[in-house]
Amino acid sequence: MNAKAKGATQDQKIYEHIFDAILEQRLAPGTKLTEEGLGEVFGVSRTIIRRTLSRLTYEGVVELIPNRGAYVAKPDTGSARQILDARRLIELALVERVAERGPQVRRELKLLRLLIDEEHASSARADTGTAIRLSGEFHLELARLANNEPLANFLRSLVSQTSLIIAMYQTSQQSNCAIDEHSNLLDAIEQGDKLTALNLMAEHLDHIEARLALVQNEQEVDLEKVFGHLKVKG
Amino acid sequence: MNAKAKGATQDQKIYEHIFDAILEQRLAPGTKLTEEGLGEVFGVSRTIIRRTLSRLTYEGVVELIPNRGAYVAKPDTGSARQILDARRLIELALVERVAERGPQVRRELKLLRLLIDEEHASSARADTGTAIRLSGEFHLELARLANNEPLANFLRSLVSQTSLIIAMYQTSQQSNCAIDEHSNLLDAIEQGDKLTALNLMAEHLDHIEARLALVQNEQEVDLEKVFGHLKVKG
DNA sequence: TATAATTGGATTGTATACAATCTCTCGGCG
DNA sequence: CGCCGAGAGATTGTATACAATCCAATTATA
Repeated sequence: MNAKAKGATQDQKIYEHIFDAILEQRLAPGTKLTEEGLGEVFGVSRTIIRRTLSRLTYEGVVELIPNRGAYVAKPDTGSARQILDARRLIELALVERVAERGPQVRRELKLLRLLIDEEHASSARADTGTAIRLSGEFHLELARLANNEPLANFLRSLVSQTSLIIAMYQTSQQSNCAIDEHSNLLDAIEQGDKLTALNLMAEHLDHIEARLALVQNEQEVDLEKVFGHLKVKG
Repeated sequence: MNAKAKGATQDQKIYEHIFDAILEQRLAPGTKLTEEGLGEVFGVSRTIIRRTLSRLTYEGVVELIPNRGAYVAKPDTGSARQILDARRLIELALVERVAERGPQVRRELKLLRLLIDEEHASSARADTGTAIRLSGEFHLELARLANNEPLANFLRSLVSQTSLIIAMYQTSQQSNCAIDEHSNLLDAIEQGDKLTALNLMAEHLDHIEARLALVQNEQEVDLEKVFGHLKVKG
C-alpha cells in the first residue's frame, strides 16, 4: 500500500506543503517559487513541481507568468471582494440545499462537529495556518453535502483564495468567533431550520469580510497625492 | 510577432482543436486520447499534449485516469443536471449584475450582437460544432461584463461541459430558437430591464435542459426490468 | 555622467530517454 | 471447457538534457 499509492499521494503531499506554507506566510505573497528550488526541497524533478504549480495556479493561489516563473499570488482588494462576493452567492445556495436534505445527512453532519473541534484546538494552540485551513475544510465538507459537485469544486478554489486573503489582510487576530459561527450554523442545519441557517451563513461571510482591511491599498499609487506637498513650484 | 507569441498560442490552438473535435463528436464521449497519438497529429511532444489534457480535465471535458490515460468525458444525466443547476445559479446572478451596470457597458453589449450574428450564420450552414461553441461564447462574454472574474471563469468550465452535454444528449436538431432567446435577452439587458432579463435567462436555461434527453439512461441498469419478462421461474 | 548595447548566468520551455504500470494474449492447470 | 497466471507490447509517469528566454551587470559610446 506504500509503493502503490505513492505516485498519487506524492503530488497531493507536495501540494499541501506548499499550500500550507503560503497560508502560514512562510511564503509571503509575491514570493518567487523556482521550479528547481522546490524540486530540490521535495526530492523530485521539475516535472512534478511544474504540475503542482499549475494546479495551484488553477486554484488562484499562485500566479504563473510565462517565461518568468511562478509567484505566490497577491490578490488585491478588488479580487478579494469579488471572491467573497462569489462565496456569498455559492454558499447561500449550498446551505439552502443542505438544509433541505435535512435529516438525510445526519451522520455526515455529525462528522462536521469533529472538524469544528479540531479547528478549535489548533486555534487554541495558536497554530494559525492549520486553523485557517480547517476553517476552510468545514465549508468544503458542508458543500459536499449539497449534492452538486461542480459547485463544491468551485468553492474549493474560492476557499483557497479566501485563506490567502485572510492571511494577507486579517487585522484582528482572533478568528475565534468564527468557530462559534460554524457551530451555530451547524445547529440550524441539523434542525432543518433553513431560514436561520441562511442568515447565519450570510452573517458569517460578512464577518469574515469585516475582519479584513480591504480599504484602498489599491494598485496604482497617486504619487502627486503622496508627495505633493514636497513638490517644488513651476 | 510570429515566433514571439508562438509558445503562448500553440497550447491554445491545440486546446481548441481538441475541444472542437469533441463538440462536433469527431471524438465521441469515451474515446481514448493517447498522448503520443495527439502529439504526432499536432507535431509536438507529449509534454505539450499532457498539459493540454490536464487543462481539459480541469474543465471537465476530459477524464484523466491515473496510469490508464485520458478519455473524452462522458457525463451522465446526473452530472448534466448538476451542471445546469449550477449554471442557473451563476448566470442569474451574473445577469442581474450586468443589467444593473446597464448603460455603463453599452459598447460591449453591442459587440455581443456580432456574436449572435456569427452564431446564426454557422447554424444556417449546419456547422453544429461552431454553433454550439459560439453559443457558449455568448454566455461567457456576457459573464465578463458582470465584473466578477472568479464567477466568469467558473462559468467557462460549466459552459464547456454544457457544450459536451448538448452534443451528447440533444434530441431536436435546431438550437435555432436559442438564438432568438439570446437576442431577446440582450434586448432586455440593453434596456436595463432587470426583471425581464432574469426571466429570459431562466427560461433560456430551462429550454436548453428541456431539449435534452436527460431521462434515466442512468449508470446502473436494472437488468431485472430490462429482461424480466424472459426470466424462467423458480 | 547617463544611456544603450552586449554578454554571462540563471530560469523556464520543450523534447526525449528511461522506468513503472497496465492490458491483452497465450499457455498451463483444475 | 473455463479460469488463472506469466510475459510481451503498449502506454503512462518521471527525470534529465538541451534550447529559448529573460535578467542583471558590465562595458562602450555619446
